[in-house]
Amino acid sequence: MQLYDFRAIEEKWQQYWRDNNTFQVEDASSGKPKFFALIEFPYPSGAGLHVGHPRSYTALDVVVRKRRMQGYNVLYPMGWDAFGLPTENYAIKTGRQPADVTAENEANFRRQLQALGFSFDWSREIDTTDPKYYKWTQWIFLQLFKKGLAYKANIPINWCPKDKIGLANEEVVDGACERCGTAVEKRDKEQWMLAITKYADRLLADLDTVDYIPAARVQQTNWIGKSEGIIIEYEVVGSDAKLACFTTTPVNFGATFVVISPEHPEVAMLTTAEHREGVAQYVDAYKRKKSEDRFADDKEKSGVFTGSYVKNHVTGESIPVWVADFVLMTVGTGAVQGCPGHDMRDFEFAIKYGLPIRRVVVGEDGDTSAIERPEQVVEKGAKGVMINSDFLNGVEFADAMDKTMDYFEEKGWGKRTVQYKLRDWVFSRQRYWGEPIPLVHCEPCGGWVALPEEQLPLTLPHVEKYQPTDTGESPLSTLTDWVKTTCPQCGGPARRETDTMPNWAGSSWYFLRYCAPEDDAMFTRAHAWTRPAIELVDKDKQIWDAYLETRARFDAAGIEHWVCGTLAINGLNRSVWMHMNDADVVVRREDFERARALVTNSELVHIIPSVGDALPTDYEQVHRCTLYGTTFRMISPRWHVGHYATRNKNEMDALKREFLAAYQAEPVNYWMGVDWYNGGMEHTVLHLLYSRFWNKFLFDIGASPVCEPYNRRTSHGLILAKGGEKMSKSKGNVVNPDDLVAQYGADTFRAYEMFMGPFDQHAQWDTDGLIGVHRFLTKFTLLSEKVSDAVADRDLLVLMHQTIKRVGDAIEGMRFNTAVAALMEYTNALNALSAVPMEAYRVGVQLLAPYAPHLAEELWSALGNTTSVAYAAWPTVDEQYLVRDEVTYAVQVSGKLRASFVIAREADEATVREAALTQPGVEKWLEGKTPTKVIVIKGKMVSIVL
RNA sequence: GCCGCGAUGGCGGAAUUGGUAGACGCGCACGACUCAAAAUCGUGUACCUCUGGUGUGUGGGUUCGAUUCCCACUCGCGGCACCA
Repeated sequence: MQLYDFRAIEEKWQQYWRDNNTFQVEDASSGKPKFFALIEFPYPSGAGLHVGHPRSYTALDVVVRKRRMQGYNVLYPMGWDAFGLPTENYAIKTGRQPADVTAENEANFRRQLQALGFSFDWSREIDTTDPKYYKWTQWIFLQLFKKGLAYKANIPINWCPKDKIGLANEEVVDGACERCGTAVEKRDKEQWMLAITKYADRLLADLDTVDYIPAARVQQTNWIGKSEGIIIEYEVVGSDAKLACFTTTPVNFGATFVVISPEHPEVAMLTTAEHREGVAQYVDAYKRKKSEDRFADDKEKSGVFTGSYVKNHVTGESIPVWVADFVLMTVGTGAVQGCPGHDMRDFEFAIKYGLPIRRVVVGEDGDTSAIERPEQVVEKGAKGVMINSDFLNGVEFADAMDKTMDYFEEKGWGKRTVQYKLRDWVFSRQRYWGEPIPLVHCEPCGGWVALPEEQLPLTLPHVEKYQPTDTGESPLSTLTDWVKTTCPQCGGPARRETDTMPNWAGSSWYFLRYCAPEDDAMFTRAHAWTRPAIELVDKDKQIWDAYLETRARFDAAGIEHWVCGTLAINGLNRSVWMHMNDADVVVRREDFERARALVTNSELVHIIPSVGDALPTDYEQVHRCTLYGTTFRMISPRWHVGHYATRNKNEMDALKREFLAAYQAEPVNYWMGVDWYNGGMEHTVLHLLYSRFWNKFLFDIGASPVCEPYNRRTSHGLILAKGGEKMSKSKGNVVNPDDLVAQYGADTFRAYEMFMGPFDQHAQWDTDGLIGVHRFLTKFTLLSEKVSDAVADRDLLVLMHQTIKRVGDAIEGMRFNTAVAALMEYTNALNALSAVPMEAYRVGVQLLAPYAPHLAEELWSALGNTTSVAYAAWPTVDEQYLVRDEVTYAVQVSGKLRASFVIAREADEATVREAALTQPGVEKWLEGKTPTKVIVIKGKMVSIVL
């Protein structure tokens, strides 16, 4: 007989949860606070789940199970990101339909996930390949198209000759395809592009409003790559032509040459007859080089003189224009001013070709001597002062840059500008297994025409043979019947777009779909409050101007007034009150942009006025607006102005409730944003950026209620195979959870995944470690035999409450491993008792429930409970039991531990000090000397200084 | 090169604001049960030249006291990279 019969227990409770819809979410009318936890939905590969997947799922399952016990209405959904190459490739190889393969894989994943006892609400399962789902993916694309944010461009794309697919820049790693490692070729192809760069500034600035782990924030910031500088127009000597150079550090008194990229469109124009041959040779050689050779680390600088000169505005000198491959056409203007005194690359170039080096910045030590020494080059952001720079001499470096930009703008020689590294998103793929792009091409109508929205979804046609073509066309292009269609605009003959969307599309908005998975009018139903009749940009300005006017009026009248906004700061919605009479308070326009997202669960309500609504002219005025067919009194057009001391609180509360009910009746309004999103580091750049972009766009057109989708983003470490290598099919080191669940049970597996190490760090899989956790659960099970009606003494209550605190804090802080350790310690302590008081045992079962839910349910019901432990109240910490009556003091003599003693917690300092000095063993170390100092740290230690 | 993260027993790892380093678990040793083994349970387990001393990657510093704070390094992991 088995002491801990996990097989029977787990089967029984999984059945129970299914039969009772235990984890089905409620709607806003539940009155509970909401909690939306999200994990990255998996790609259902043929290999099935491996031990890495459940790490993230278990962690948030632990969190949401605790939240449910704390009274939250929890949304913890699961679905399938099922479009993608592996399925298509597998289908090609086996001659099967991708849809069939996908359905099989999903069934396998679902079985595996359910065997692990995750508390997903399976009634909300979504699938990106389901036409009911991708109808909305297509709808979003159409909106982007209609707003001019989707456009076709003939640009050289990265072509993977093996996968026969165009890759986005971000899918190319070291010049090779990210998936298969094949060297990438450049090919010209008309591609659909999404103008994510239009959102670059907001994607960057709004990172301040969310709580992302530092690595995610840094990677997003770097990828967007904002740099502020100036574009300087150089006059070409002896010609009317101009040459633009971008720089962030205009040390122009030190500019002694200009370098342009071999790909620069003006290369030919700038090359004089006598240099034509040399330049042509250089450019040809460059074009023949593979991209990885162009970017080799240790490559020596090379270049060639064009024969042309441009005029340095500030020195009046004519400086030569060179062509060199270290200048990239994709950065800035593709032309740089060479300032060898301050830039390492320019310095190397100048040394090689004997160009003049003029130092214009000196370090704080004032050293001007060693121009030849590379280590003396002043890098960007350096501290130092200007020299050899006429009117800038003696000016601090950073100030000098500002002054130079001012000066150049004043003279009309240049214009300040902001550059981003971020490029637009190459959005089309020449593959079958993706969302069809819902556009047709019609010559008479002048090009691309959107399908009417009521014709969505445009479903993938059935294809017998869907191999990718060598021509770069999608397999869909071979279906002449499908391609030939009529133009929805003019009714004439037209051609369908045959490219499909990339893998990233479906996952860029799935969090919204989880809020309303069956809603067939998802984004098209009237969302009165978020649908501005005019463009947001104009409206923002209008409101901002009106705000300034209002403020001026209040200031003039000497009335104290406030602005309230609920800003998402560090993942929390906080009321921010800004006292507007205080001249020091600066409210940035961006804050108000964010404030649009602030309609909230718990804080003051903000109603966005429809156009034409007047702004309040004084604090008594109450406005009205219409929402969902009901007229509400409007207490705020995005901010509150007024004397809060004199406002009737009850009236305001009633208004708030009234508004909230109407607002939250829309599920997306109720559930968004995601309160906690956990996923892999491999998705912290692209998926996160793309989904933030789509959500922002949806926010702007009124389809998402929040301008940032994820309030909190965390990441788990990878689970590696035993040697520290990544698990992969090819290495044959993949561990499948099925075997482990069969041998030890899902609860053991879950608890071990949490116990094996810090959640955010990589961990090496070690099946031996499972045994320890299994023993712990067995030991816990056996406690039930010792439960009695004995009363817990104070020491036990202290331990119990400390454990409640430790487990709770650890879960919130993602230190899941220490929570398990605390439970183990608690179990060991209870096990050491001859009789276990019921209270202490019951708390143990409750604390265990998030980690080992099946076992906890079993033990909970054995205690006579008839409802699920999933909704049992989470134990609360009673502060009075966090300290013991007696405390142990350590005694240090000259910094070394020499003794310890137990004394009443209340003992005063003098008593503790006396006790310490008279401890046996302490005296010996005092060597008869009188201590110069005795430091008593209350409740902890006594430090004796000789 | 730049940015971020990290380094603690044989192993995975603990340690609120500086306050008894090594919790918890694995492994190992010994013991109980067993004809025996597995499983299970119990005890012990940082190191050393052991009345004491040394120990949290290295070298300094601040402090009565440093894994924790400061300075300078070394190594490892991740990201970006001729970004002007």
